[in-house]
Amino acid sequence: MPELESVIRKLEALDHRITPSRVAVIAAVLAQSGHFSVEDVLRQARAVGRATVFRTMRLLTDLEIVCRVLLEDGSLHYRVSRRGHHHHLVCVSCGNVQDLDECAVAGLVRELAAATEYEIEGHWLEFYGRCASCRSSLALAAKA
Amino acid sequence: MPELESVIRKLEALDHRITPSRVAVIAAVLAQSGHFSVEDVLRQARAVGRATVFRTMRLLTDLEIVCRVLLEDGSLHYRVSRRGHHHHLVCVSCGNVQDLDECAVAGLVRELAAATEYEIEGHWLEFYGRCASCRSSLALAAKA
DNA sequence: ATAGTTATGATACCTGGTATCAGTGAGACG
DNA sequence: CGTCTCACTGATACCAGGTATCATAACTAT
Ligand SMILES: [Mn+2]
Ligand SMILES: [Mn+2]
Ligand SMILES: [Zn+2]
Ligand SMILES: [Zn+2]
Repeated sequence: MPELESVIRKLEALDHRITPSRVAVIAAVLAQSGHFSVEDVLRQARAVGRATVFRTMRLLTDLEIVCRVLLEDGSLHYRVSRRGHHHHLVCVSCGNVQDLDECAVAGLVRELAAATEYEIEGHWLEFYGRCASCRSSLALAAKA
Repeated sequence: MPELESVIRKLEALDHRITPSRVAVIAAVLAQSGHFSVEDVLRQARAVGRATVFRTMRLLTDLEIVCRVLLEDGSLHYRVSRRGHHHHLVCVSCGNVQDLDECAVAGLVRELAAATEYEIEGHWLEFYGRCASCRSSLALAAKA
């Protein structure tokens, strides 16, 4: 869980300017729990212009401060990233997100590259389901 | 590669009405080669209303006549489907799409379900890369 | 032919994101 | 410090892709 300070130092190191707007966006992002949309950030950093929020989110994505979470309906959310490359398991009922420890398809990528002569440079992988607690409340509701 | 006739029969069997607009959209879809956007279909079925084209695409997706192809930038394309559930390898340079024979994560889904107590009901998996021919033309360009 | 339901499409609207560009201020350097 | 410069900002307008509404049309079972 990165701190505001360390994110700022990372930006500095890469010759990005530290502006009040950027700091506000980063603070808003770090304050989120779970996954969030750009609108959520906008709401918490009202003084910052819409375009700047989007620009800053791209920056944070490029720096791997946040990771993108693709929801089942195709909408894009973000999440403060703890590790490097990884994937998600999203509860479609409560929205809870599990980070999956390792990239499950790294081996497959190698196989595919050999089999297809493609040079593979990326992939999307997200899982959707119902977490244990959502399932049990569903079961209760069915009985009632 | 389904025929117009067989798609129509499938709709009839499920009590959907056969209308000129639907037929026009289906014909336009079946005429596409490779993957295509809804706009592509709209362009080839000008007489059909925008909303109806979107509605029909959803129908065709639900019936597994077409599959959805998620591009690297997050935009959603479609493709006439040859099989049931499968995934794609997309060339980010020329747009060529390879259907992958089997679902590479089916086993993983079972493992995840056991490990996390989630009931897993879906996933997104798409690969991006450069096909052999795009790589070789890239190499030529670099030399020149 | 009629009825009853389904489908249509014009329109307005919405979400999420980008292009533009005049104005500002961060920070390097003296 | 002062000042120069360039990266950054944010208002605005715009765009893409998709949905809600609802009066009208038309498919199909009878
Ligand atoms: Mn993550
Ligand atoms: Mn496919
Ligand atoms: Zn849940
Ligand atoms: Zn290619």
